[in-house]
Amino acid sequence: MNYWLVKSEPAAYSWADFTRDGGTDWTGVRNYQARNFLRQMQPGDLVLYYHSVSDKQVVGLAEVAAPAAPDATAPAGTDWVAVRLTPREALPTPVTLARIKQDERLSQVALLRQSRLSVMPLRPAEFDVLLELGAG
DNA sequence: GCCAACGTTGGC
DNA sequence: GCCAACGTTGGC
Repeated sequence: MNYWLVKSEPAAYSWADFTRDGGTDWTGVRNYQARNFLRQMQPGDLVLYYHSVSDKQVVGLAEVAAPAAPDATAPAGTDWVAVRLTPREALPTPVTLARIKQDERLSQVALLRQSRLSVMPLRPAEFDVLLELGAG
């Protein structure tokens, strides 16, 4: 079991959109490092859902429902992938970026160290802390 | 609106 | 292969 965090601009595709759809293929990733993480995802892995830009907080918990497969939105001949994600639950208390920054236990998270990466792994301990903070 | 980070593109 | 220019992301 691995743990991940994905980012989305709420204006583009929000947690509300995601839950309304009952899940989605996580398409559109066009960064090699992020793609490599998508490829490592396994069904059942847990994924925190972060709203970037306008919201800047972790808002929900999702799960990998299907492993990496060719991204149908990518041009033919390219090798981008998408995974299927389904929602589990909204966090009772969204975890803000400010809160993350102030918690020593989260000082190494990729979200802080590599702000532009849109798909990233979380250490189990980091995932636990985020869920705990999100529980309120 | 600005700017830092950083990935990509293209000229050489 | 190097590197400057440029575009995008995302925090402030």
